[in-house]
Amino acid sequence: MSDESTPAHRYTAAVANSIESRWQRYWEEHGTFHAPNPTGPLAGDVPPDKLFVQDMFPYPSGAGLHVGHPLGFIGTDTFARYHRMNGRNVLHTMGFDAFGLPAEQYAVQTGQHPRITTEQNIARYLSQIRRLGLGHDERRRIATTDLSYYRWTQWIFLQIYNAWFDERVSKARPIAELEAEYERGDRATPDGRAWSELSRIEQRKLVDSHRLVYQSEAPVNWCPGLGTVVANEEVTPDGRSDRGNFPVFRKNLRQWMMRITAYSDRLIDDLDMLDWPEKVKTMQRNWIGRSAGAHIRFPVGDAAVEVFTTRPDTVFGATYLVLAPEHPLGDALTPAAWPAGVDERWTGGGATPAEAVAAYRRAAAQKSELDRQESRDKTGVFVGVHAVNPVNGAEIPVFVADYVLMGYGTGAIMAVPGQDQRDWDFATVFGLPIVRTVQPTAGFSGEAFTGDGPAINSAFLDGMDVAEAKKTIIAWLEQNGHGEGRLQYKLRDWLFARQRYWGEPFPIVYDSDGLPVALPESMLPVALPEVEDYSPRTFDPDDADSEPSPPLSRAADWIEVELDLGEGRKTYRRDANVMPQWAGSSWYQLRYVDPTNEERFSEPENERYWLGPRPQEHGESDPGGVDLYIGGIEHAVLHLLYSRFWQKVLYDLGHVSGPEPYRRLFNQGYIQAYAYTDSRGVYVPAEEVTERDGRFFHNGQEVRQEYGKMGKSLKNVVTPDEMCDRYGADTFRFYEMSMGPMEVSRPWATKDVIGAQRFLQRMWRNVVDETTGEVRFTDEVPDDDTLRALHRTIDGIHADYAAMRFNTAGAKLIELNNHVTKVYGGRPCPRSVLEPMILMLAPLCPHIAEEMWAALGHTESLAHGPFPRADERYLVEETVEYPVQVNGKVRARVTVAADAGQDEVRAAALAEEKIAALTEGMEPRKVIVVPGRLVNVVL
RNA sequence: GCCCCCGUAGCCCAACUGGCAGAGGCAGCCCCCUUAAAAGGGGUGGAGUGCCGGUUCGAAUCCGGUCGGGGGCACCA
Repeated sequence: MSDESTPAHRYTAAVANSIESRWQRYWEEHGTFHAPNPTGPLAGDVPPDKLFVQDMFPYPSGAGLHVGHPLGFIGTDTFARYHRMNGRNVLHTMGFDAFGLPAEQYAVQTGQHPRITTEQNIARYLSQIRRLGLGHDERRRIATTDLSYYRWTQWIFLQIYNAWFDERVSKARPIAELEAEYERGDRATPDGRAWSELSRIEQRKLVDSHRLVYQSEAPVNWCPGLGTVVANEEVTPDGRSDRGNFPVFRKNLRQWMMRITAYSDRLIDDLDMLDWPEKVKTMQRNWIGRSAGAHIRFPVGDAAVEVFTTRPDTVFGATYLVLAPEHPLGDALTPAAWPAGVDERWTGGGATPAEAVAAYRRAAAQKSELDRQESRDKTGVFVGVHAVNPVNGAEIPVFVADYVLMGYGTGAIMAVPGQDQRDWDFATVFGLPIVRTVQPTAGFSGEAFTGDGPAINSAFLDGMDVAEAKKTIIAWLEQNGHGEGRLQYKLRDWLFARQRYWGEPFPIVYDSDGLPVALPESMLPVALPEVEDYSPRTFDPDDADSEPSPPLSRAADWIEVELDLGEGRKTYRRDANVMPQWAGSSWYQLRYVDPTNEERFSEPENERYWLGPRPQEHGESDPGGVDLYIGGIEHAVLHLLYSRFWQKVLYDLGHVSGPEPYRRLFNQGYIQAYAYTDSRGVYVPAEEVTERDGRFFHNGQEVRQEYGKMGKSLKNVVTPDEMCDRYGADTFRFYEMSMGPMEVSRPWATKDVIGAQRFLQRMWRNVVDETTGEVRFTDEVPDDDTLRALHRTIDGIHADYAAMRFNTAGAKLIELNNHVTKVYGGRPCPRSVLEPMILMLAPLCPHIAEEMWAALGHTESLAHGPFPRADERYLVEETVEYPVQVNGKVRARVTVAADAGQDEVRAAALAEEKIAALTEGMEPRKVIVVPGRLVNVVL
């Protein structure tokens, strides 16, 4: 790297690397980043001013990191270091979300236990991030796969399991309180019998049906290719699995669910209290999908079809009803034969309604989600009966059609073709009548009219606008017993079980009646057993009829267990499911706070200190939570919704002090990269490509440029290790932070990194003689100009660091260093300038800053400050130069005393030669003086 | 199809609540150091803010339209 002619003490990569490993060792040995807790094993002196900064839980992938991964980590570290230097108690660490498919799939292929793979990957990951000099409290590292961690994941599961949601107070309560209500008779059983008349099994089933974790035989997303079921959130819009991209089928299976829907309103409403990007809030609102409308019952003989609609005001225009294919009434309502004169288009070729419905339903079930969405042509069959529209007594036909989804609303709709395009399309295909109930705006040329306007053809609603008509009809429906106003949500309950190996086992066993029994806390943890074969049975990815067969069910010694659960020793069967990967990441901030606590998941005093609401600082509605949470936008719905849900349950049950886990969320951008393909479309190594006149060449052949992700298969990966080797970690850190604002995605450009290194070399040279290695500085007083530059920088950099504008903070440092270099050019610089400059550099480039700080004679690390304060005296200028505009164009400049009044500035501007010439002695129409800014003369 | 974000020098990016378009870096050009070289030093030119229109004394910034790029949702009644 350094040949003879490079000065021995120049800040080269080799010098940087030796400085870096030395300081990393120092920090570790001195516990520099240990953040004290108020109580417990990590207790120490705690200042009241604290800051909890958290990166999104990384998965320790075997592929290692590329330069995009640490962007957020360096950002949080810089932010954390800045605040630590300003005296705050800063908690910053990093653990691993280590359960999951890749390690398991590797185990399936090689037979190596996923724990070994996981541990190796974690070690590799740590070695990569340690080189970056991140100021983590190493005592707080955790992995979700640690038994000491997942016992608490299981404990939290039990809290949720042993709770129910009391609608009357909109919060979770212990299940024992529900049982007590039944026992006392305060709450009626479904069939009205007294609690004591129910059998023990009936009692248990009744209570179980209220739990926040429950089993249901419901349509779930079965993915034969993965051999497991997956959550709605893990299914892509085209009906495939998020991981692996296999087809997903809706299938009725008995599965564990978490009642997240009980929290729909609070999950939406509490978003208002959070300092989060609007984009993420909007995504969560859309996902929960609250819409206001009404349930309306349409009588069919003795039965009734209940529909959900957001447009009850259009009920007079309902000309038919539609049931989802899976709707139970599809069978129940069918008469023995078609009514006379039935429209041929309506029968689907079936000889009887029952046959037609059955055939249609079979066809619908075979369609994957993808098929269903690919073709938007409306299909359906007539059920053979008519329902009565309760508002006008009209007889309207009932259909089954797959454009109505069973999982939303009641699984049935009233179709109003006049105001809904989907209904219009269907009505057109089937020759059904169309009645407009809202007067379209003049000139409207479309089909269904969905806008606002006066009601028509709607009896007592006529003339009302949509909002008023809705209110009026809902009141009428409620009065007459035909329906009621209702809120509806898209959010569905969280499918919580996976038929996999590498996850947290459920702390649940089944008794001889086949009913689930929660294990008591004292029997935690339930450790994962050793198994012969880590794979679930997987199937042909397209085999919708296959059934899950989890690996744990084959661990015979483990699955059968003899326990005393209060009724003497009995044999039980363990639950063979494991929790989804989202379980461990739904509460890890609570464990960072108190990672070694063996008595509790987190000591309340520690939890309150680090995560509790602080209304004095953050306003009255402060929900508490991590002070700054940085990660990618990809977790906007899944992780962040689950985490908020668990926090709320724990909050309701009194285990945590605030209702939200993450007070402030920040999404960092991505580092992207160019990739190049040759004429065959094969990727060529990006670093070997050269550019000429806007065209790109590899070995003389022209190649095509693409822009996107960094990845092995694209041959464009650049790793942090490589950057550390070539430039040093500080240079790499500085470059990443100076590429642009944290939230913006940008392309990686290795050739630009040199700029960051040159800056650090120049700054180093201002402290250390490159040839002799001697430290150089003086105690002389800097000139006024330099002092002003210094204090302006200090003033600006505080604001930049606090607002995470690390790119402009870096630019200010370069600017100041350039100034100092110019003024002192080779002579020793005043210590009083060097020291604050070094301190200001420290959050971005901690190693070189420590080294220079020590070189200037300091024996203590600068990690805890001091951080320089700007002296007001040097921030005020004595004179101000005002640009003088005439009609908005700059024509001249005048310099006046900084404390000059507006009149003085105005007089000076008008007196200026060029301005006077332009005004020719005439009085201008207007003169605008913006104090400290400019003067604009309007002629 | 609906909704959101972003377009400033060859490239990455600055510009506080509307107020002199440039802080910083890369590349370019010039000079210096060097036997030579550069991942050394010093200096320097370069855009009127995608496009059209509006509001304003004044617009990169606000408003409307349009083009380009990125993202989210998508038979949710």
